[in-house]
Amino acid sequence: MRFATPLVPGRLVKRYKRFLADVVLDSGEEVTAHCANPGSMLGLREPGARVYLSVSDNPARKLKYSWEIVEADGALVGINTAHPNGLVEEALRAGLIEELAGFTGLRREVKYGRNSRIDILLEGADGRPVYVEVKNVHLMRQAGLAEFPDSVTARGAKHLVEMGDMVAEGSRAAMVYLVQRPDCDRLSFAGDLDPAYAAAFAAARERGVEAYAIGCRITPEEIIAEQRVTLLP
DNA sequence: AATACTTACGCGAGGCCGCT
DNA sequence: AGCGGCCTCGCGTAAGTATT
Repeated sequence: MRFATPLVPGRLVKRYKRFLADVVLDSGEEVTAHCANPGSMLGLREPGARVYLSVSDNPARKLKYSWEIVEADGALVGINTAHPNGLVEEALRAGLIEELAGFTGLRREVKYGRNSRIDILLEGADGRPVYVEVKNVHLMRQAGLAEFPDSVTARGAKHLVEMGDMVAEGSRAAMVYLVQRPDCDRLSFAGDLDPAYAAAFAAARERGVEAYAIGCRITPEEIIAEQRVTLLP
């Protein structure tokens, strides 16, 4: 995914009210940017951190800038939670996840179950539907190890149950954890931050839910999911 | 019984996207 | 063009527990 226009560099002043972040641009101008990530962003909101903002010319927007990337632990980390679905779609079409390759159709945001939506629905090579749920990951507390989630997520646990239900109905279901940073080659679950999620994941695996993790190459010009990340047991 | 404290819930925040 | 879901936490309120 290429950014439509070059990103604007600056330094984070503070992130507040979950959707807002004040940033001092390198030009010296201080602006309020939209933070498209309502999560806790543990370790990614240090004041003074190098950040990159995209610029929108959409007149309907209240905030012209969107926070896209932050530098942490010497790496560029993508924080915009609007991107993961598209990045995973690109990766699937590129065949990065061999286990899901060969599909004959791909649709986004398809309704299923009761009032739920699946991020991506594939029409598998064998004709079976494949429900793909995308999760954004950006927490790293020790070098090379990505962790999910970065806070308690009851909704995430619910998704795992629903994915298990789809397997029970005869479909395939796959969690795809998109690590929006280049410096992790392993992913595990942060049992200390959300023990319930780790347990729900184990239960879903028992029911036949598949799980894959991929990492990204990130520059101020583009973000591309291009490497597999090992999912630790 | 009245107050203090803790936990549990629902809602709302800005913007995007898909659907009608 | 407009709506509704989604991203997920923090706030306020409500309910629950504990202390006086």
